[in-house]
Amino acid sequence: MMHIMSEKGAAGGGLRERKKRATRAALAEAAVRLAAEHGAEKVTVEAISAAAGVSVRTFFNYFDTRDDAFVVIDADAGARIRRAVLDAPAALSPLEALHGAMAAELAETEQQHELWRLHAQVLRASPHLLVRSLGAHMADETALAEVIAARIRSGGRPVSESAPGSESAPGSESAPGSESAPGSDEERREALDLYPRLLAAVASTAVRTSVEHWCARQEEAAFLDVFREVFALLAAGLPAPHA
Amino acid sequence: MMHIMSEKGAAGGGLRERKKRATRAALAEAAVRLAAEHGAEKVTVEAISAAAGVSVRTFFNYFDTRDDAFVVIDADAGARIRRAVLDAPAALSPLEALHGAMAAELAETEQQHELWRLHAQVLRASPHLLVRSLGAHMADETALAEVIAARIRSGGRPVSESAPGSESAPGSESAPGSESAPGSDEERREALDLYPRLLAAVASTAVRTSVEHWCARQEEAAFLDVFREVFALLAAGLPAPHA
DNA sequence: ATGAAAAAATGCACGTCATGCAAAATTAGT
DNA sequence: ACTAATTTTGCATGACGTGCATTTTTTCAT
Repeated sequence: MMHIMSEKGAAGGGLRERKKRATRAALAEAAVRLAAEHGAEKVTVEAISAAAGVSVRTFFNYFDTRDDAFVVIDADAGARIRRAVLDAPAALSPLEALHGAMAAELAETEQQHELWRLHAQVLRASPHLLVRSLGAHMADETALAEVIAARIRSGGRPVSESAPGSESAPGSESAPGSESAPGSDEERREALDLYPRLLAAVASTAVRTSVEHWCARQEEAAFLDVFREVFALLAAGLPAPHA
Repeated sequence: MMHIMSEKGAAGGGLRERKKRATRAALAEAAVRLAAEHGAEKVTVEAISAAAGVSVRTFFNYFDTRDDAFVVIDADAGARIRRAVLDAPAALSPLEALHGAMAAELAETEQQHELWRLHAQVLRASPHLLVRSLGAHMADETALAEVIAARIRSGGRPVSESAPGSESAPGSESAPGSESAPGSDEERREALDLYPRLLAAVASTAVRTSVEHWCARQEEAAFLDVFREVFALLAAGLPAPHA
């Protein structure tokens, strides 16, 4: 049971942490594989737990809901994207920086054909799970918005940012100066609060739409090309195409 | 029980249809009111059913999931928006047409302060439901995308529209031998398929972001102004604001 | 108006999901 | 090796969600 693990992400120090990550990954992988074979709705928590070599109760110790096991495949992808946004060249606009960061992440994810493929297949088979997947992305959205806000405030200069991906102390995300910056102009402050939110949300939507479009016309075009096209449309202000 | 109903939307002819809508609305309203009072997680299906004056089994006859009762407050808002998009003046760009249609719908919704307020409060209290709400919007998204595509094809002229929500399924129009032919024609067809999808998805996102921002800085600005600002940013291509 | 057909509401049984609690097993630190 | 902290596990319990047969309500034709 759960011998070989990807050892992905930060190879944690403690043995305890490693085991926790291992069981979590084992559960998620078992869930996806079983769902790909028998259909997501026919896979019980008992089956997943058995395949991962743990008890049913332990499953619910790691996931709040049965569906979460199918959805949360890479827990710290969001952290990598945030780091990439902060490290992006100052010359890039926020939209371009986001595009680059997400494209890089998606390119990496695409390389692990096997599981990613199965995962997409499972989500496609039951739209119910696609929604939850989107919800998982939404959780990262506010954190991403704060990073975007920080980048804008700093004028694009690389932000040192204290411990970007560390989940060691959950609870208070301690974003850099989230409530200071009393703008002189009321409208500007309003915009500065609204813009990062909107940008983060739209970027998530861009990912989802690209995936959907790519799934519909599969193999007809490279995924990253679709993704690029989407960001081009966004940057152009979504102009009306001529029929 | 369930005496007075809003009689909103298409006042259906048959008595049967009316009663169905009535019980559905009664269940949704009961769910929201109870959730607003006791918290969504503490409200059982039994309580909702009792408050609406129907059996538990009937509840599941109307909603697939308990959470759906909190989320789906107006079932045919999507249909009204689609109709409005089709009826919009030809001079408007797709983005503007969507903005207008959604703004009109939201303005109407906002007038029923009471329930809308409670609904927002419930969703805010448990982000779990916010996700499902977003999912409900997603269901309408493809239908909306098809309407947008129709509007673009027709060049903006009023489309007589044969039941936008119906399943016409024009999917298999792809000509055989589409392998080669890498002309600009191909790219244009690709774009025409991608654009409506993206526009529908972004519009949904705009609604969500506006609501979130408006909830955060409540009463500080009118909701429709926030909504207008969001569409202005989108139309401008999400340019970087100057810090 | 009356009876038959169609649609909806209901009751019941059953399996799965999800949580709380306390005991057993595993790991960390000394 | 011993103790404390953390994790895993089993058991009990309540709620969710579905299938099926039955009863009630609505529609329609006569």
